[in-house]
Amino acid sequence: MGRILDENLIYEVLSVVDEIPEGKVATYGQIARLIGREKNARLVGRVLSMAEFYGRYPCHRVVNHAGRLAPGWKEQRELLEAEDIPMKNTMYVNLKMCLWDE
DNA sequence: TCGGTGACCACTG
DNA sequence: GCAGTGGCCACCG
Repeated sequence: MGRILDENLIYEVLSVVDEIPEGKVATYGQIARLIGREKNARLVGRVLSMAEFYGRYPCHRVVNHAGRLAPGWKEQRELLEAEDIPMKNTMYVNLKMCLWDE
């Protein structure tokens, strides 16, 4: 069958993203670890890029390991600021202040 | 079948 | 902090 991505992977990633509390952010690697695919953070990003097709999830609360926002997604910064997430500048969040500890 | 690319990360120096 | 290297998986030409 025309498998675009592993359905199970999509489900696991999105259910973890759904657990990120408001005012916190998570990293791709962190999510990868939580679903048992520690070395596969890249696929997490891939899933999130298509997350809108699978429902409404707070994928704006996911940034890379340096705190940088997703390239080519303008909306993300405004969504984060709406939750009072501290920013270092327009492209980076302050991970020290708002990293989801789990 | 291969090489390049990508919302990435860990390790080493 | 930065640069280099290697690893992972899916997609495209």
